[in-house]
Amino acid sequence: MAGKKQFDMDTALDAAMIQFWRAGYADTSLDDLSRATGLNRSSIYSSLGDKDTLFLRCLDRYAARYGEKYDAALSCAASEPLTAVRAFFDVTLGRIADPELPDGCLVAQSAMAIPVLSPSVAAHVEKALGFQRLRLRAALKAGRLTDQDAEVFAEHVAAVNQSLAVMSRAGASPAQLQAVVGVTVNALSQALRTRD
Amino acid sequence: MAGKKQFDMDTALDAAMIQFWRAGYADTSLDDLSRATGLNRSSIYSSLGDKDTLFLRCLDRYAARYGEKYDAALSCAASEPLTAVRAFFDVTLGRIADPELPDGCLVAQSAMAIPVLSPSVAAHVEKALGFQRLRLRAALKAGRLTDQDAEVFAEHVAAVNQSLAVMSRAGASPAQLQAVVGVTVNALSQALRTRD
DNA sequence: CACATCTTGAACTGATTAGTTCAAGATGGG
DNA sequence: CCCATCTTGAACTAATCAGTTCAAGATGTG
Repeated sequence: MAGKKQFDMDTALDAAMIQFWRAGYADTSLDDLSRATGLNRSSIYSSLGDKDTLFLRCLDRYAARYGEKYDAALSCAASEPLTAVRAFFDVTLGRIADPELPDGCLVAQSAMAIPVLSPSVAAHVEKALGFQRLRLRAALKAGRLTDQDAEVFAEHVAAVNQSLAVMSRAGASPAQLQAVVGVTVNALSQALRTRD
Repeated sequence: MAGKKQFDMDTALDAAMIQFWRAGYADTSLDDLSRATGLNRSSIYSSLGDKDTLFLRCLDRYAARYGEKYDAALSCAASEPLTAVRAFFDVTLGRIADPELPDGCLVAQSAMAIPVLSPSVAAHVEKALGFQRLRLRAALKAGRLTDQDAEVFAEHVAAVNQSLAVMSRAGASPAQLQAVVGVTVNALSQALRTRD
């Protein structure tokens, strides 16, 4: 079996991403990646690069895929900021509820490992987190919040979103996660009401 | 140098705990532990047990030490629930601000790694998280919150507390962490006000 | 002083790690 | 039909991993 391509790059990258997502960088060996993708060690090396390079590609893939969804969720923020934030959390809650996908969040998990990651990977992770904050800040500013409230809530919502990753890894139920989110949504609702 | 004890067990356990805390279970080798504690490989093995056993001891040590502080912070919850929760968060924020200690939280970090931890360690981590929830629930119920509100806020506060661990690992500033906590404290304040 | 006790450093085992190389084979294009 | 292209499996290197063993040395006790 050779001549041309043979394997689907997107499928292979998805499999690698999910492996890193489930087990983390440190607990993923090249053998694990080989098993997950169905690709030979040498195929991974020649087609996807070494472990560090592949991890960066998976991180970018993850950030792009869910970044789009987060953006779409927040798109109605100018007219309906509360609905937008609810939709934002629903992206995460839906992902956690999907039995095909690991619990947690690849970015949050990588953030926890920053002290032991290579500088280039660590920088990528921090950039992804910064982008998430930026996304939220812009959406909330477009809503009816003051600039200061928008910044504070952007930090808070981003943090609570990451807390869902931790909780879900420890086996929290959908109801528990909903309780966590509910307080934040109510607080935002309150902040919006006092502005009227 | 022999005959009797030679090294201080508490100092050694603290050093091991901090090593696990900083680098995580997977990224901590016995050599790392040997370097951190100043103890020989064989001394670690004979005095502190194997890697799994030692990690469990460090986890318990961590849970006991900060569990006490969280309890003390929440002790005034019956009369001053808002002050209690503020003090609760201050335990975490103070720990993060301490330059002698790693960022993050050993429990939160271990929770993220649950899928790749041994069952006994994973059970320990989940027990620690459950205990934290229980602590908060009891404190808030003793305060002026309804049972339902107490449970919802207990979940939320526990989650936000863990989000501080993630954020601090990614280099969040004290001001950013304060913003995250502020929204939660305000929400609690609001819930208490509507009860009056 | 002498003996029992404990620590220590070093070495070793067997497994696993990431990374790399290469000959053999399968395939498609010309 | 044949050759260039690509994949594949296997093997190899050098490093690291956890775990274990043990002789040598230092110490406190009797």
